[in-house]
Amino acid sequence: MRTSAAGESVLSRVVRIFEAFGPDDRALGVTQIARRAGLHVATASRLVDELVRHGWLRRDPDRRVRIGVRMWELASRASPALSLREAAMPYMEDLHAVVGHHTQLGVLEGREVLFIERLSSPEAVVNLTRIAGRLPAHVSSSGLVLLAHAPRELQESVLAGPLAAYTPHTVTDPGRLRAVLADVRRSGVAFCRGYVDERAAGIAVPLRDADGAVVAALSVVVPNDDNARMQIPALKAAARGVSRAMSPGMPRP
Amino acid sequence: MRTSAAGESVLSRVVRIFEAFGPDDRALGVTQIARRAGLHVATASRLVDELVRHGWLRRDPDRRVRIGVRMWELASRASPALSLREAAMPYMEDLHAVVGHHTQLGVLEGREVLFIERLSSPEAVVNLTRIAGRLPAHVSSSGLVLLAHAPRELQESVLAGPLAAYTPHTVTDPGRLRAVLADVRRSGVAFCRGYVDERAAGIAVPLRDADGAVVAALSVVVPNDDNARMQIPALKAAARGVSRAMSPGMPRP
DNA sequence: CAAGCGTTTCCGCTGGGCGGAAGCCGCGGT
DNA sequence: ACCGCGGCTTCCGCCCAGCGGAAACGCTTG
Repeated sequence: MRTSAAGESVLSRVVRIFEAFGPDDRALGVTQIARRAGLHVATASRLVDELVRHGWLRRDPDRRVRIGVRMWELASRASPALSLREAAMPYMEDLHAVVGHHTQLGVLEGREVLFIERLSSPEAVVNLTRIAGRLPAHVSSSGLVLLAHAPRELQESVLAGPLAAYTPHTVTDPGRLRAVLADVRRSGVAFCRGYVDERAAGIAVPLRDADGAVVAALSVVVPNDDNARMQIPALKAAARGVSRAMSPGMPRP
Repeated sequence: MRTSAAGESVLSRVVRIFEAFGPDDRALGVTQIARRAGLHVATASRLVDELVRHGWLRRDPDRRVRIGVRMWELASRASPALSLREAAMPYMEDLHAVVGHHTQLGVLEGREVLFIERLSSPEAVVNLTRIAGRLPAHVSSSGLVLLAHAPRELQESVLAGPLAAYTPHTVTDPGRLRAVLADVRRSGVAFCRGYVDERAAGIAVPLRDADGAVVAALSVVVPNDDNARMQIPALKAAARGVSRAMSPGMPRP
């Protein structure tokens, strides 16, 4: 019996093996991987074995499988995200020191924000996001900033699609969302109280490259109280710094 | 004619495609990839195309190829390096603020140190390392710390192998290296003036998990002058903090 | 000690993938 | 404008890498 649809490339199977690892699965058994990826165990076993030989996966002493550092190493190398991170990091540190709460850097990936860096303190407010974690664009302040400056096509697609509510405060009405985006473009900042968690407020500003195009969002997550707005100037200042730092070092003219 | 050895798995070809990207190659053409990976252009074209469809590679407007964020995302997720980084980051930030120079976190990968995090200031000393960059274990302070606590087998293998000199000060004599390692174990710190670059001094201390095993090295790179030793206490203090932060949150008992 | 589960190994059949060649596009030279 | 060149993609027929059923292995549990 065929466990998976026939007529499929090896590569897609490999991709599915990696996608079997959810954000919370640090280690998986071969059978578990096979089940999630929809592969025959024998196939999974063979592929996992080869991936281990290449260092893309590694095995625990108990034979369980986890993602190997080699994979991370290759991915980190030429990733465009890295140079952005490199430029933003010093300013993020300063911002983090001043604000004292979660400070994060996100880019738009599809209709979601992908967070590529996060600085946090143990005693800071709750934060659902994590590094290499995602959040729908319309619920996070970073997402709203990125969406506000995204191609109109993508904006419409998000406005049309279902808008999940994380809390009662999440904007789920297309009309209101449209207004919010316009306001973000006008004011240059997204200020969201309790969109993703009642207790937190997210504030995000755009980061622009040399051409003025918005390439990322810089944000902080602070306690949801009336003082939250106070952080906006610091955030804007940091954003200016990052954008300036990115301008000279453009890879290609 | 066969450009590559026949009888080879698709996977190894894919791996070679990714390895075609050196640390400095942000974007490559298909032909370039094919040449470096030893593949037929047609093969490279087909595989690249499929990898792009899966988001592991992405194409510039000019059809050149770079590594996709999806790859980084998957790699970051379950990587054991991430939880280490998460625990170390707050302390690294403090250390960085106090020392004011490059602060880095490295793990042992084979006979080399792989740097998984680095904080730096633009005005700091030269630093050859980079995030996701490697350095032979015997030339960097981090490497010496990690090597000093590595399995004897690995130590002997490094001591036996060729020991490249980066500067005249790099330790390349097996006997002296053996003594250095013993000293690192005794004093709990590796102090290296001008091993990798004449102008810089590296200082590294071990990070231990709950079982007391050395899992990483925390290091700073400062100007190579007589004040360098002054940083040691701050470094040791930070290391204690990180080790403590790692102990409670052990994934599996 | 058997039953159950997870994992690896074996092997014969087959379709995914290889690579030669042709075709397409954009560039620079005459 | 024409041609040649280099990079890239597409096509297609042959063939071996890889699939998956099955069996064997090893560990835990009742």
